[in-house]
Amino acid sequence: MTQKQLCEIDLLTVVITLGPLAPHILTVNQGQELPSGPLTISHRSLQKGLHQWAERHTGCAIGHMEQLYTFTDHTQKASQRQLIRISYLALARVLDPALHDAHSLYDYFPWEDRRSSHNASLLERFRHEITLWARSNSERMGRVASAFGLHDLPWDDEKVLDRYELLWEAGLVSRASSDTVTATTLYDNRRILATALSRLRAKIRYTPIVFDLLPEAFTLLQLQQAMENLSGRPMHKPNFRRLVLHQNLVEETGARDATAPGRPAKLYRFRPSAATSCYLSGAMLPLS
Amino acid sequence: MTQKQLCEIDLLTVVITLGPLAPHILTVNQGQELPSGPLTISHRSLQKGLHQWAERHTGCAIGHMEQLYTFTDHTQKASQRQLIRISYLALARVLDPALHDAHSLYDYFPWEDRRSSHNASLLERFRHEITLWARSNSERMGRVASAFGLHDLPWDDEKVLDRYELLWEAGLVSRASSDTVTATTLYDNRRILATALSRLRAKIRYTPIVFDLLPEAFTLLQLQQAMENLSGRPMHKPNFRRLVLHQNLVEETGARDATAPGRPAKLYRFRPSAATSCYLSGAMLPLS
DNA sequence: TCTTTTATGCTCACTATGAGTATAAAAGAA
DNA sequence: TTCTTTTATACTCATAGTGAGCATAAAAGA
Repeated sequence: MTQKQLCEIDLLTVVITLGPLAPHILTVNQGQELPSGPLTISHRSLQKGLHQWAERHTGCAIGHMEQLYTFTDHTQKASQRQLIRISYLALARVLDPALHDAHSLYDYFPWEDRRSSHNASLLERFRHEITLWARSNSERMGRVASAFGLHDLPWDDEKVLDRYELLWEAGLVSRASSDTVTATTLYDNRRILATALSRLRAKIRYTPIVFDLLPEAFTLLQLQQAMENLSGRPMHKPNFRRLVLHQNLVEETGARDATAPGRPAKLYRFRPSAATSCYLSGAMLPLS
Repeated sequence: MTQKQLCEIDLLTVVITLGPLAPHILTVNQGQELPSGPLTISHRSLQKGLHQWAERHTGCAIGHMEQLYTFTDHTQKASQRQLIRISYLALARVLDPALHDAHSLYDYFPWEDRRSSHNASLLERFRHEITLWARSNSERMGRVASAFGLHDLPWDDEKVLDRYELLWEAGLVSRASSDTVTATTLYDNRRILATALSRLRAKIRYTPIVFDLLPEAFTLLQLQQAMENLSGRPMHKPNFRRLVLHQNLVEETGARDATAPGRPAKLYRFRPSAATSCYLSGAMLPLS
């Protein structure tokens, strides 16, 4: 059609790994910055190139990887040359997040972890304040009700991005930085993180990617806690076991886990033959 | 990091609308070409700009729009300047596809329409031939079994892209063009179409976007046929009605549809108050 | 031996699903 | 008129999955 404008391309990836209590992201330069590189990592496929590049820069073996979202960075206004950022989601199996430059995702979005009562009260406050903010505007009120599960609507794990954007619009999360440019960058980065968490929560429901975050052999409790960490809510133990075992997703290794107190748990491994589809959803029950 | 390479950006959109028997895409230049424009449609947000642009160029009101995928076009090898294509999915409510430059999606992917016995036999042939092709390679065989629902695995509507890519790799869909460049472009375009159909089939399950394709008032049969056209499989009528009505997704308009033969059906309209989440899946039963 | 701690197994009510069948309301043909 | 065709709408029934609770088993340490 008309003449094409030239752009700069930035590839970046959210590398997620599993801590004991929460999913973590691997960052570079002591936090705040996501691993990102220029387009030149072209391996014919952008993704494969970025995959190798990210493994080298984080020092972790990266399993699953997928494209997240592409957006324009509207921080640099006057510049003629637009910046396009293509973001990816990557999963790494890591032994100890403390050894890496890793940060808990729930440090960025405490309200997304609905397991502690402390966060529950934080969320209650947000619910209250954002309702005040949206009160006069019915379109806003609809979005708020849907995102925060207000009236009799259910809470949807996956609406991480909607919630973050609403809280930002309402000024309830730190716009602290007086510098607009810095604030917008912060906003953009968290948007990516929110998108990543959203996508991850959606995907663990109907694909077996959780296993890319777990060690080879794991107990059913570890698997359950992985799901709880990712979804941010507690699950009903007996039902979770039933669900997993009923689907022939895993098989016993024969060994047991002797490290924990109490009766030692059987160790299981993922059965990739069943890899085609799984269904870890369902058993999402708040602890009574 | 290192110096950034400059790229050309192409924005393109798959505009989907509903024909009587199948979903259609709106094309420009008498088929084969998707509406696409240069990046300059920057409205601060890529999407909003493209939205308006697509409405002007197709002459249809576009409802829902979302980003699909970003990929590099590997047709132009020698060129230093890489081309990045950002694709979008758009839904248009159109009265008569015949009036527009529209093409049935199932012209491109006949095997995705599992309602006619003719296509069923085509699929059987493909199943046979692609099994021969994958026979010796266990990794291939796994992908094939999962994509085509081989042994006792279920057929998954949403694996449109996987199926297309496998058929292409196996040489079962037209690589006809002797010119490699043309063939690759064709391949890339169909890949986008497959991605679009994939995404659409996934989304109609848990969001109410079908209603963006239907007229204001519709009968339950029209709604069912819309779902059937999109998913490519027949549904059980009584169960479909039960599902829809049970969820309070729609409300009666009071009018009836007198145009069709037989007992006139009640007309319904979408209840956006229930817009937050729906659940049109489930009732996906092959006609016995 | 008793207590603590975790693993593992079982029950039960209820809802959603897959499938089939029956009745109701219109239009047109004999 | 009555009968047939066509579609809409309603109802039944068995079964599987879900949400929730309780009970037992196996280890370690007091």
